[in-house]
Amino acid sequence: MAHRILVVDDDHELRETISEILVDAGFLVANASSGEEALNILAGQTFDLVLLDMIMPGLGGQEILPLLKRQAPRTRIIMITAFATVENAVAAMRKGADDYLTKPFKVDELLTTVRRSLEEARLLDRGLQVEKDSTFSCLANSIRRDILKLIGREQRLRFMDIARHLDIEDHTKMNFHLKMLRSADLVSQDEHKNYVLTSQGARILACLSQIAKDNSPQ
Amino acid sequence: MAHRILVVDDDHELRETISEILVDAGFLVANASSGEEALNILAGQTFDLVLLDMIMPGLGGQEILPLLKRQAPRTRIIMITAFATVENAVAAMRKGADDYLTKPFKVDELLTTVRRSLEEARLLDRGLQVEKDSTFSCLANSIRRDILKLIGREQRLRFMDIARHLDIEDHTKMNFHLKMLRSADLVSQDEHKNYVLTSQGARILACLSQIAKDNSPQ
DNA sequence: CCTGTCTGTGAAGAATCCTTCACCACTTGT
DNA sequence: ACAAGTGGTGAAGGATTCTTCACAGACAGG
Repeated sequence: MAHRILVVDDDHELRETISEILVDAGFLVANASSGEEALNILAGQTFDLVLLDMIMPGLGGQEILPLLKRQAPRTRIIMITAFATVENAVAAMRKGADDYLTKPFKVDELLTTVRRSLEEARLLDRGLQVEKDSTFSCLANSIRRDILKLIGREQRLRFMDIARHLDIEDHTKMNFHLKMLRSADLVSQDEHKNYVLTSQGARILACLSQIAKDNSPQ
Repeated sequence: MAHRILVVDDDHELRETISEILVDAGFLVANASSGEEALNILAGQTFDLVLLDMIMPGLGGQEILPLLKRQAPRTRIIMITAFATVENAVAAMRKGADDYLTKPFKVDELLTTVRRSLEEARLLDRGLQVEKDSTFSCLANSIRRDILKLIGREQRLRFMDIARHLDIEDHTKMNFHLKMLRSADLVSQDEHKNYVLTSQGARILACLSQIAKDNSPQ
């Protein structure tokens, strides 16, 4: 699915140039000629990335940036500045921009900056997802669900007690599953090495029993 | 974990003999000398299997059986009858016994019957679990979660529309995941081959978004 | 001190799960 | 009729996950 990009610039000609380059590169592009218009458009739909001119009549990039970040925190923002100065760059980044371009820029420069920024976003998203993935893949295994239920019932249990309760002879197998549960932050160990549920683990367990309950009347 | 077995017989000597055999075979054994005592014990703890003499003074096996089945439906019950008659066997099975032994029996006979019955219970339990396992292993994969969420949002979708929405080029890959979702009974197809959520799928989706919500504020 | 139990690690292989490819029948539009 | 798109199967290989085995430090009890 093509990425959606919003170009915000009061300079009509530059805006059109940028749009054309991006459209040719296969992106879905929308234009805004002022900060106010940009905010309106962003209220109605989401974009993956916004190219934002720092200096515009009315609301400039500097002013919109924090508003924009609050409204759509996951949208990437690339500032466009007239001059490459350290102050400009620092100011932009500090306000929440993810990258910046200095005018004038070449076609390649624009595209690589945009693509790199989108790629970073993707990696970041995936990073956030890792947590959820590990949660669900933990639940995929019935041994781990049993461990979770057991700890939920008994509150706190030693390693070998879990093994005995669940009739698991090979303790390294247990260890494997416990490690997964720990890394998914569903269980943890207290100061005496007892295994206990984390708050996340308790929530999941509630959810789990809810699903099981729904299921049982066939 | 060793299986727990309750031996119910008014004949003291036979009871002790059976107990000894079972204990030696590694089971955890408890004794009851009457039907009433058996019911008392069963009220306090659960057993994997009950060996029940058909004919006893007071409450006999015939009378206890239905009570016992209601109180602990997952406990296996083996009736002990004095004579091997078709009537005895049929009567016992019809009332809910899982197997039966005829007096007198050899050590091996007792043990194989007990072990076979426990094994059957295990398989039966696993059969019940299959449903839940497929549900959770479906959720383990992020593509399938995405499909579920997408269908939840759009209500009904054609095969290729799902592929396009999720930017999946290889439709056979999609098919693989859809097949898993179907076999877990989380999605199904309506008369026009649109994919829709099943009621189970809708429940799971609600659960899923609940977990995601809990997760997001880190 | 020695022995046994507890709680681990790391590596190798088995079992599952996922992706990809080649192919096919069916519908739809032209 | 024929091309393009849809929805599907089966088999092969790659990637992950799970189990098992060999080993080892810590610690408690005799």
